[in-house]
Amino acid sequence: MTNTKVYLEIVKQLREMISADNLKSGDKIPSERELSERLNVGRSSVREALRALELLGLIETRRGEGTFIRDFRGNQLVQLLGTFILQDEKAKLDVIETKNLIEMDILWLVLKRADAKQLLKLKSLVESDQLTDDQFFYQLIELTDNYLFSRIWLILKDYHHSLSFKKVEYKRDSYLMLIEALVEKDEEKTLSAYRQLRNLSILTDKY
Amino acid sequence: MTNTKVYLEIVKQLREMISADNLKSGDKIPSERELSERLNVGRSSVREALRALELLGLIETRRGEGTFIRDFRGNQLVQLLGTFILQDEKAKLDVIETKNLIEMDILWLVLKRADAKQLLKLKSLVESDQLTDDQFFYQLIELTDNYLFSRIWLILKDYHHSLSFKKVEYKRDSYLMLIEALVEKDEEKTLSAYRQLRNLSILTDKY
DNA sequence: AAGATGGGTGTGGTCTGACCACTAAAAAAC
DNA sequence: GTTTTTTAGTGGTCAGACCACACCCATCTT
Repeated sequence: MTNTKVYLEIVKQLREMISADNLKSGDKIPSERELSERLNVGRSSVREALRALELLGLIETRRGEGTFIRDFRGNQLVQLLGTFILQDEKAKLDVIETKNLIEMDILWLVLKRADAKQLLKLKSLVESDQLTDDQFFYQLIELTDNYLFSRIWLILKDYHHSLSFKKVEYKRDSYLMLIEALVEKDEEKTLSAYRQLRNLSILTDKY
Repeated sequence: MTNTKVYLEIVKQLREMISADNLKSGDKIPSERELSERLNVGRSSVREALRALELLGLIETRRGEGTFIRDFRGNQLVQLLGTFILQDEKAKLDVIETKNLIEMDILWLVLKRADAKQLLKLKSLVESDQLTDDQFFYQLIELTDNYLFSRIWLILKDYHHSLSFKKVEYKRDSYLMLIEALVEKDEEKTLSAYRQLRNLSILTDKY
């Protein structure tokens, strides 16, 4: 009869419930026992649905308190997919290529949007040698004001890490030049600085 | 004591098991009851882990047969995240912006890699009016030879769809011009054609 | 009155045992 | 040898039982 598994049905119900009640991040959803009663299903089935959503990073669960909608930052998801996915060499190259292009997109957005004040603040951080390469770029992404890009980049970053490449060194001068170019809103110079940072020849045929 | 939830521990164990035994798509993993015994946990906990992985699309389950590793193409994942995620208006704008930039990256890659023959084949498809906008771009992405980009774009496409925008019309002439520019490997012309296709003013300050 | 204490209650976390529905392979019947 | 029946194994689901923890509130102490 019931072709669809119960837990999937519950996931669906939850989605509808959330959208119907217009629940947002941080809001609490009914308890497992209540859901079990309301939907006429066993508590274990409810739990299967909730655990799945939890692993996806969509909800958060606190013992003794309840289950809450989460401010999803595709975290766990990445770890998981990451180790499951990158198997062949081709995939690794794709990761690098994709990450580089996305980073250039990000630079473009920053160039168009960020004001000098923000960039100079970042500059001072770089000068005090307080940032890793990842942190440097994350700072830039935040200037982008595009959450989706930030998510994508975070995923790529983790992918990249899991490749266990030679550790990215901290090229202070390159960062500073990059910032300078961004402040000047000079597209050519920005790209050039980025290429140098990433050791990309001309970034044409190589990619 | 056990700070980490059991089901997460099981997920971890499964990953190690898979990588240790070098299991691939289609391979079978131990039954729920066997896992329960081997790991000294309750079957319900095993199920919570498996259901979560199933929702992620990493495994597949067939009643009466067993549980199998899956050829994951982030499917369900997208649907889920999609409806859960895009709540505010800002997110919608991010989707559009991100999709556009990614598409430009793709065009860049195609321009660098694809040969005329492939592009002309696509051209004939366009001329016979057999493609939707999505299909057109997917064809382009395939010329990119970057699976990761294809995954990202597919997700963005689904996000974009779930925004229920005015349907993207089929602009035959724009597609043809785009292809022409790609064949000529003319970056400026390509970008220009894309802007026209997407109705982007200058694609500078607007973003 | 103000603070500290300690149950009560509700919540998630986990385990166990019991069925059911289904599949595939082994055994039995032909 | 072929067909049918049985059987063992698997996922699907439920119900009930504890446990650990968080929070609230009446109670006790000061």
